[in-house]
Amino acid sequence: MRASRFLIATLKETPSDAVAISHQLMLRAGLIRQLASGLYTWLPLGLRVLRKVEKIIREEMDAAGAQEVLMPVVQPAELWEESGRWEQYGPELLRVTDRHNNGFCLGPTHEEVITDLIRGEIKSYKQLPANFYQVQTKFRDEVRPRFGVMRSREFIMKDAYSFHSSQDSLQETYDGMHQAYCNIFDRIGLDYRPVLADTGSIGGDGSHEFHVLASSGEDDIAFSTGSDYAANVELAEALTPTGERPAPSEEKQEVATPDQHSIDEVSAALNLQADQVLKTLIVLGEAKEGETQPLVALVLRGDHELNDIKAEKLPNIAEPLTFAPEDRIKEELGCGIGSLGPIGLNIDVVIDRAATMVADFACGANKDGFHLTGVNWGRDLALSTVADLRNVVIGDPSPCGAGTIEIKRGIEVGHIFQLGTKYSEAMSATILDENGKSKPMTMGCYGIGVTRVVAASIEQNYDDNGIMWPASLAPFQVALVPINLHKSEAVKAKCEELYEQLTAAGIDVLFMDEVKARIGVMLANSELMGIPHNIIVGDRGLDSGSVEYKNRRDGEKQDIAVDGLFEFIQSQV
RNA sequence: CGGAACGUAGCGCAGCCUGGUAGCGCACCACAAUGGGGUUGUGGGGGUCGGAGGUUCGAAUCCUCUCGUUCCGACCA
Repeated sequence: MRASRFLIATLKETPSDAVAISHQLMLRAGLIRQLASGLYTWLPLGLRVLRKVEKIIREEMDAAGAQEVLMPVVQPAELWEESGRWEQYGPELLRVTDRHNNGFCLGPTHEEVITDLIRGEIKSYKQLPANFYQVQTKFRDEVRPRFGVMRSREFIMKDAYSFHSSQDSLQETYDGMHQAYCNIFDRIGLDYRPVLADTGSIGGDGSHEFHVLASSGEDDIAFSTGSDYAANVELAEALTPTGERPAPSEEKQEVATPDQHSIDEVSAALNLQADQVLKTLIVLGEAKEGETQPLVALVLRGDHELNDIKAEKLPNIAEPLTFAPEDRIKEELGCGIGSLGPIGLNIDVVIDRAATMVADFACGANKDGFHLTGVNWGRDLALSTVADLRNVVIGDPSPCGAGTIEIKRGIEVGHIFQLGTKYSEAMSATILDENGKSKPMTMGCYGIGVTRVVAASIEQNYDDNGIMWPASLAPFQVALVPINLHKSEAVKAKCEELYEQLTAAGIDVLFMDEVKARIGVMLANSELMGIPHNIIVGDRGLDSGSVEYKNRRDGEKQDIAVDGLFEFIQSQV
């Protein structure tokens, strides 16, 4: 590609509303431009990168036996009503109406459409297993789009859906997809980890997320120091602390704590560590027939954080997890939020495992302005329901049994689920089995955020001068930078020759052929755009039969003999 | 959805408090010089100051409403 005929839309200054490094660099290098909140245009340079990601994904999906299809972005409301998600999905689902007043949505995902397709096409267990994928635009009306294409409203996703006549068959394909994802992210050159994950609103059984490790990630990933266990913090189990609870050594006592509401304030006032104070959170429970939702108390150690997902999975707790309004708490429990405690509550109480191991603890007295100290389980109040309610923290024993927990930030770039029969049952996607009996197909689904992968790669590959693309994603492998192109016939001739030669060999070259361009500008642009290999051709070098080569990543320059240059570049890319 | 901030040329910003003919840097166009790492000079083009209403002789500036964008917290590839 000749720079004179290619939109190089680099910016010297960082647009002020970009915060994430990848967002800043994607704007500065001229990969994307924003149209509106969460909506981006991919410029020629960015699209080249995007296409490389897609190509790798297609190759690996094809190799894993999946078939490519392409489903519509606009989907009829009826299908979503059939699966029950028209109600469930919430405002993230952008709903539209056509001229005949029929309801549609912009697809945030395609389970409904693929299930509808396959129930019409596949009738026999003999046609299974089957796995279909697409690379398609999705739309999710995110509450808060941010970080450029990292969390945009419209984005490109590779989604795949597999169909099976048995769980074993699903497991086999699931494992195959797991491997295919590893192959994809390996080829893309990401530092990533597959981690155990929650299945979220899609539901089902097994699930892994693929996370790119980066400090800007939005998820916390728990790792074991003693094994390759890794799980999203929202899922990682917090084990019951080992050992015995110490025996009570203090008497229960009521102390005045005026104006002390938070754990920090209370522990400071009582001169206790936060782990000696228990906090009591009030959430809405599952309503019985015709009644309002009851209140449920959750008790955790003061230094621990409630895990919403674990909590809402409990049978007596409403999903989604909702904190009780303060006026209801005051009215029904008789005190404000800052003075709650588990003693004497006449509602369901669920105690976190770790909280059960604390002796002589402090907690709210259920009386405004008072706390209790020296409280002990068994002696002062009964241990009722115990559950895992909290997020694991650094240093916890790993649930795998070996080592302790370490936490890092991750960007979720892929997610694989075992869906089971959730959609096939709701939508009557059945097959006849070996015995001629009708049964719902077992399904899996597998997603990769294609546009997000581009941003994630930048988060792991940049320096002060710009992007440093891995070879697999670079929009161009080589920048051909002439010096005094307009003056030197020798430079011009050599550049044209090299350009032809490299291009003919299938190497993507950006020939900086603009007559007026200056060396500094060209190199700064090349570095910002992240082109891995730079060839600088000038008279001085040519006089001694060489050109300069500069590697983007290590910044090393070397003079290469013109004669051996083609072979040298071939060996580099 | 709750909290906060910001909308002035393609980008980055000043001007607003204290109302009086809209500015700077980068980018862009022309000419010239320069030419081995974002060069320099001269000259130019481009903005109904997000929008609507109000106050005023006069509004980018003050007031009201509205739209948009971003940031911080609960959801997801």
